[in-house]
Amino acid sequence: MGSRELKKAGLKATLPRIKILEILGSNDVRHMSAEDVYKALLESGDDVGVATVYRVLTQFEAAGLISRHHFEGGHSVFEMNEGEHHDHILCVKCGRVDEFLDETIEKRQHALAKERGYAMTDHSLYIYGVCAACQKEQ
Amino acid sequence: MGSRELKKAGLKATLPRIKILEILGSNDVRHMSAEDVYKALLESGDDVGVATVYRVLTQFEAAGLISRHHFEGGHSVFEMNEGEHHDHILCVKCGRVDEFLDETIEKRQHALAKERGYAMTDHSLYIYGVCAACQKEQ
DNA sequence: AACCAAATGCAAACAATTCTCATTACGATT
DNA sequence: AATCGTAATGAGAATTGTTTGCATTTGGTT
Ligand SMILES: [Mn+2]
Ligand SMILES: [Mn+2]
Ligand SMILES: [Zn+2]
Ligand SMILES: [Zn+2]
Repeated sequence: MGSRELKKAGLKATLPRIKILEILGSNDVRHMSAEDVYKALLESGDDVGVATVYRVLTQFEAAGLISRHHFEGGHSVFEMNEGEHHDHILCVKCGRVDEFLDETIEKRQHALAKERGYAMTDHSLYIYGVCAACQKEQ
Repeated sequence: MGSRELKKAGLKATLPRIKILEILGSNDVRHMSAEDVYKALLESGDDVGVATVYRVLTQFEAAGLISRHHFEGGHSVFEMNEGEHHDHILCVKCGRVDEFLDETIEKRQHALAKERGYAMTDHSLYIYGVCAACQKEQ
């Protein structure tokens, strides 16, 4: 279980934290909202409060265990940090999410920031469109 | 005044709509939240309800008069549609906003979407960093 | 001037997230 | 293994940003 990771991240290994780490780790669904995580906890019979879910997700993010995205529609979406940084392409019809990493774009971003005198710290890029499957159906 | 633009957009030229168009048009601040617009209205002595501000902004967006962005922090930010499409670079210290348009990135986005079978409809790209001025101080 | 659908203002309703605070559970220490 | 202090939790109230319902105006057309 995730007690190891938690301690390594300087976090007490509590039941809610272990469970949430498990849920995000099960590569069942990679991108989950706080609500999704909360529901998954309830379904697996674990009684964790919403407040705790939000607190833990924020802590995990601060600890670098997960990252937070802002997909169109407002609320935050989280995913386990494993593998490289990447950006997202989303289907506006069915909500499907694909990931990609493009060196050309990554480099251009840094160059653009530099040109304008900024010390770049981060970026977020989302491409929206209609996925192959959704294009077919009518 | 903006009666012309409003009618051309198929919208009744009402007082609230004219005022809001004026506020967004005065290139005083280019990027404003609904709250910003609401406050600007109050300050200029115009009594418009928040609900109307939100409704009008949504209508303006649908009519293509303005566009909506989601800067980090969640809530929507609007800006008048004039000139080309562009993306944004934001200072995480002072909130400064700069604009840019990079053909290389624009093209790569289309290519990436295509590669993955998506019919791209839109995209959003934000670069975050510390602006020149904020780097200097301390 | 009269009329009507469309637009407005107000307040209540919402959704996502955060805060408050009394209670509980890690995990370090006897 | 029992004890203890602190950090973490759960329940619910509170916030924030935004939307909705509805009675009342208003713009534009006759
Ligand atoms: Mn991802
Ligand atoms: Mn802009
Ligand atoms: Zn799809
Ligand atoms: Zn700055």
